[in-house]
Amino acid sequence: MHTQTISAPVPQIFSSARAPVVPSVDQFSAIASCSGLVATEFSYRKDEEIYGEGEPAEYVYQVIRGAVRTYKLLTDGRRQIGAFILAGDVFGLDPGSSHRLTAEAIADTTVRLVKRRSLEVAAGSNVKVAHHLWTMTAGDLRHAEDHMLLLGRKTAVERVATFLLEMDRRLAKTGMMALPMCRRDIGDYLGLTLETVSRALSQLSDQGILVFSSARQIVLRDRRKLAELVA
Amino acid sequence: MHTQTISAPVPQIFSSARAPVVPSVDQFSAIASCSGLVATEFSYRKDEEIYGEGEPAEYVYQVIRGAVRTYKLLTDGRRQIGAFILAGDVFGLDPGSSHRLTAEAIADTTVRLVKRRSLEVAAGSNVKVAHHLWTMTAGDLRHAEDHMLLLGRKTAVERVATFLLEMDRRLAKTGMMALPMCRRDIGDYLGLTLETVSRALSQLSDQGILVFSSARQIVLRDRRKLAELVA
DNA sequence: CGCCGGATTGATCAGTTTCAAGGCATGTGG
DNA sequence: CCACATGCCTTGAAACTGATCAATCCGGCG
Repeated sequence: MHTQTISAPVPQIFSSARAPVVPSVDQFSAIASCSGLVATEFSYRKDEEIYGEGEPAEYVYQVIRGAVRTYKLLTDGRRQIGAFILAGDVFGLDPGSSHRLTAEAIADTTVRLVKRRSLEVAAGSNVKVAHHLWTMTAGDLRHAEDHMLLLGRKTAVERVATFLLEMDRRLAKTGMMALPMCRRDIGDYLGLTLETVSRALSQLSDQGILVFSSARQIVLRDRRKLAELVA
Repeated sequence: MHTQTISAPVPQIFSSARAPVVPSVDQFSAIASCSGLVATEFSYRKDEEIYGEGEPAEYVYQVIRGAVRTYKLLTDGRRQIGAFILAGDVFGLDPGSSHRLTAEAIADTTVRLVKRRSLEVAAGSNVKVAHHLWTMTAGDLRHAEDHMLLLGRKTAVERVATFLLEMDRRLAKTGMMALPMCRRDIGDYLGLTLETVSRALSQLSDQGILVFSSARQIVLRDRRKLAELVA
């Protein structure tokens, strides 16, 4: 039962020379193998919707390459991005019958997916799978709790500094960060406008805390100072 | 936290005879009975800390009477309240070994508690318990996702309107809402100052959308208009 | 080369915070 | 029973942060 070497190390996403980003313990593979499910692949083009808020939650996904944003909208179009999902990350695991956020590909993206219902059935008989599901949801909750603090109480520069450290931790294996998302996405994640994000980045650049190779290629020069800025 | 109602087929064995405020479906009792645990009681005075952020998560709690706030602090004291926990709600279920937010009694409060470790052991052998734990964490996640949208993208009046509808749903059994928390707590929940909360409430009062019996006793006069305001 | 989308930068605007004063209810002691 | 202190809330005015409006600018690409 199981095997399948799912996940050869996931190839780099954004054309920069980087090491694979998949965590050493791959929960998705672990779950899939526990439950005897075979994961299939699917690809989405940049800005393509993967699922919409309120739609039945049929599948659980793992990003193989590319990146995904999940978000909620207000009636007049104001958008709050809840999370950026990078290579190796799992998403779409909304316990309950429907998705509570919309998911869209930020860049051309390939995912693996399994039927959510199968996972739940597996969880019903396999405690290990059930524990994995709980742990993953708990991880999302932890992120959301941290992000509420950011959105409710941090200043613009503190938000951007926090964002940079998060992205640095998650995708900068070589000291170089290749951001897959545009300034508007960053703003909608941080509860700011794209202009304010741009100004904060310029300010950090002026202070020598970071260096731009290009607008989305950033090298952090002083993580210590950045860490002090996040409050 | 844990304000959603799910249908649990499990009979209540340990539900408290002196807690008529508990919702008809009591997840906490359901879990306790599944796992064969006996819940003990404990009381806290107004503003007393129940557990601190970072402390080992020893117990899981249910409010019998009173109310609790959970929050995170920045280094300079700025506070973000993550949730208000009311009678019947469960809190302290942080998967992982330590609490990620501080919990404090808003008013004199009585709780039931069980050892978290016991719950996890129970979940390891009883899939029904495991599913309950997952469902409760998922409920917290849902709340956090909605709250991120509020904190990141709603205006002051929209936040207060959203807050009023949430509290109305959760504690107004008679059309009258008796808020247990002060304006500062509301502000720290909504990412606003207490003055801005006060001004928004006055504005809604001026518009006839609500009526004050006293500062914390509020009657909603026009839920429809309020619902339009939440955006 | 010139276009185009994304990013930066500048100037002004607006909403919320901050600072400050006063009101109102509750409780306490004379 | 009243005077006064206290905590919480409301309201006003000024200050400030981030938003909005408006030009460029820059890099990639047809």
